[in-house]
Amino acid sequence: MGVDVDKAKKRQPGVFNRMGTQEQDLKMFLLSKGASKEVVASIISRYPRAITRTPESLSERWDLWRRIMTSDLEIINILERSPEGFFRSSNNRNLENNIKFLYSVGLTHKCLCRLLTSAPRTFSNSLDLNKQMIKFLQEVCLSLNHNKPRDFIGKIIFKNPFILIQSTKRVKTNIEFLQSTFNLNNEKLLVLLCGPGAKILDLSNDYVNRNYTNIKEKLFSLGCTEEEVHKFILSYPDVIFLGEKKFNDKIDFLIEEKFSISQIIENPRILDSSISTLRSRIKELVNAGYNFSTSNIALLSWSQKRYKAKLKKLNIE
DNA sequence: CTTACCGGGATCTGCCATGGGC
DNA sequence: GCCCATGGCAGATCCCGGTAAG
Repeated sequence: MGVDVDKAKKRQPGVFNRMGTQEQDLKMFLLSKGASKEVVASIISRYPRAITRTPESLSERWDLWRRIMTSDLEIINILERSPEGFFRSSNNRNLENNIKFLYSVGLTHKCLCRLLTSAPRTFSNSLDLNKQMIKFLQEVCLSLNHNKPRDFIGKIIFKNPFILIQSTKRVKTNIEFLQSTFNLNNEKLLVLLCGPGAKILDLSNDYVNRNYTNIKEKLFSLGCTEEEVHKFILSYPDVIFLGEKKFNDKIDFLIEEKFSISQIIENPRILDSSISTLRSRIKELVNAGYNFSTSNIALLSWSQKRYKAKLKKLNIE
């Protein structure tokens, strides 16, 4: 069947010691849903336990997923990416209960669709685990004096569909990090959590700390105050995503190119751009006679289309 | 018309640990 | 002692464009 047996055995040896497995059934099932042979092989190689599921159980599970997704093809695409999310559990009642539960706390169909696409594991979590996370988020919301937890939860989960596959410990620690680091009042913290800050809630706590410490030290070394650092991060929470090396490299590169640190932190979005984009744009702009010390640097992170139009204009002038 | 402000899109799996059932 | 189900972890950005503002 084209399965990488060595890899599969290493992954889940128990599956290969069982008396009966149903790889042919699984294959027929997936082919009938529109998967290619290669996809079937890849799924079994990466998640061998899939071959222990019965056709009835698979079919029922598929139909439950189809309550959320509108086509088989969408599901195949998810399985190809992440077979584990579908096959790790055969508890279809639990799946059904999760779907009901997630609707019952106010999530929209669109949101469930997003969850299933982005974080299919959510639906294989035990109902209890999902309940714990939702309860935790409700408590956070209420503790911040916001009396519409359904809205809060809908927003935060839509912004970050990975939250439900994180441990509450991880999400809690990250929320506490934001709270204690930036001294925000309830309202500001709420806006941050269900807005630009939602994205960083699923980052590993260690990673958040390391990156934050690195950003702080790097900016201190360039003469920034703590206040400036905080303002910078709050205006651009995505910066926490940047690993130490990448952040430092970008800053070093910009400093070498004679940008001032205040210029950089006042235009944080230029850090959105990759170093290679920054490099090529700076070169092109300098060639076109653009003076960064007197002109705005925001165009370094404009979309390609807008940037090109601007460059063309500069070259004509 | 150009630029500022801001949010969205793609994406996030694959492995290990643990405790229960047999 | 085996397998299973499930919890939890580490990992590590860049780009696009709608709409408001000027």
